[in-house]
Amino acid sequence: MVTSTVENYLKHVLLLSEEADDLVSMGALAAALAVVPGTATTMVKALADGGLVEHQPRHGVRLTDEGRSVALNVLRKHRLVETFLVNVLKMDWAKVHQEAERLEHAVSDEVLDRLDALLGHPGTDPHGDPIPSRQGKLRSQVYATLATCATERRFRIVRVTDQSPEFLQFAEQNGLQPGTSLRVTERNLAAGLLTLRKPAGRPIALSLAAAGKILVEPEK
Amino acid sequence: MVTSTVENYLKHVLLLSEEADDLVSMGALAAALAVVPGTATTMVKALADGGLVEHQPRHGVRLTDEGRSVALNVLRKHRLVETFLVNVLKMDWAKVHQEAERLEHAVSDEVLDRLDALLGHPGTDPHGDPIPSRQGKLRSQVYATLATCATERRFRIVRVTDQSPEFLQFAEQNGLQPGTSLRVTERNLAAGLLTLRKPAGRPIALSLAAAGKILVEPEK
DNA sequence: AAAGGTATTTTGAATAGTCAAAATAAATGT
DNA sequence: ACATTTATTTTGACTATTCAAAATACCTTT
Repeated sequence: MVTSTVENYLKHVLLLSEEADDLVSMGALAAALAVVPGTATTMVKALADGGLVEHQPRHGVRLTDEGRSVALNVLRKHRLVETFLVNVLKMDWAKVHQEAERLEHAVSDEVLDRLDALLGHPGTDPHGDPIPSRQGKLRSQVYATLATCATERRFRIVRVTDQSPEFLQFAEQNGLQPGTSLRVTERNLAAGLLTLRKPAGRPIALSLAAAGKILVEPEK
Repeated sequence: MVTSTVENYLKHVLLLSEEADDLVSMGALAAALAVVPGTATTMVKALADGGLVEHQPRHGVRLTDEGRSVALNVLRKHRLVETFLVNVLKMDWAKVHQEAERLEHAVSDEVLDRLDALLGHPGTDPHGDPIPSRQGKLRSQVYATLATCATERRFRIVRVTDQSPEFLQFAEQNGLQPGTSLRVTERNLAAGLLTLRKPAGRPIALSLAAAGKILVEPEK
């Protein structure tokens, strides 16, 4: 049976496999799910029995087609719910992630479709993360980050990849959300620091680490 | 810890204690939760340990103040979610109950408050069931049913107490929802049958059993 | 008051998910 | 190549929730 625990495992395998391509390590998976490694091993073996993942002992996990389809559906629920919470209920950008963590397992496909329609079939959630389509297509595109983009050129933020409330709070306070346009005025690799400017407003200082979590695309 | 299982037990104790006043029997509770009686006993003892209910062995259960407050909160979530599903997402009246069964455990208090505001602080859900206030007040009022009300007088439906999809489907098809006005034209106790008329429209025949599930109040 | 019948509780066992800690395998440094 | 570190798996145990079936208590009814 696909319990919400199973959904969580699959979702995290999907998310982690976007970075560490191909196999996801047990360690990474266990960390993402906040369980001890042994638990992840046990669970992954059960999932493999159920045909949802492929487990290569001592190497890692990969989703099967079936597992991938379940994971994409959960991710779609998560991101549509987040969009609903922000756009309709006007909730704080930083809080919606945890809310959606619970709701993603309780929303039926029918409710989801209606939510999707209500929101006008959005392509991304408020963080700029792409929302998988009902058919399970996930648009994925490689973006520059504030840490790597050209200086003195105008960019627009398309996505904020850190979901922690602290980071989102910081981003919100400085108006760094998808849609914001800005340019990097200075980048100091030695100090690990950069400065950026929005069209109107004072300069904002940012660590390189933080900058790497903000994806941008050239404007116009 | 208050798991969703615990929430369900408490909610059903609350619901059942409205009818069978004072103590709720194990049998009734077990039936409502679709578990065998032994399971209910075990669980109730655990709840009693946690101070959420008072268990009088061989006689029944009653909510403590703490348990009651948890139960009312769950009920509030259930009914506000139902209202949202019908009023905003335009879902089928008959389906929302099962949806809400899952969502009631996943919605946070904050989301609930925003939902409540979005819906304009409704006093009842689409079935006419009263929605507990945030403070845990539950307006309860004794209504006549179609099985007991006067004939040839105009009444308005205030509540439909059977939540099964079959019954709700039937009610919907015949336009028997909270707000509908009608009068009972004939009641045949022997045949267990009654006939009613809406202001415009043909007579509708109804079993006495079904009629007992539709609460009404005199109009004007 | 004995005999049944019904509701409730007990007991023993199962499942899902978890942790702690020991065992094992693989990777790395020197 | 050998010892050490690191990652993974195994093992044994625990919690929450459930069922099946046996035991017990409480009513009735005669």
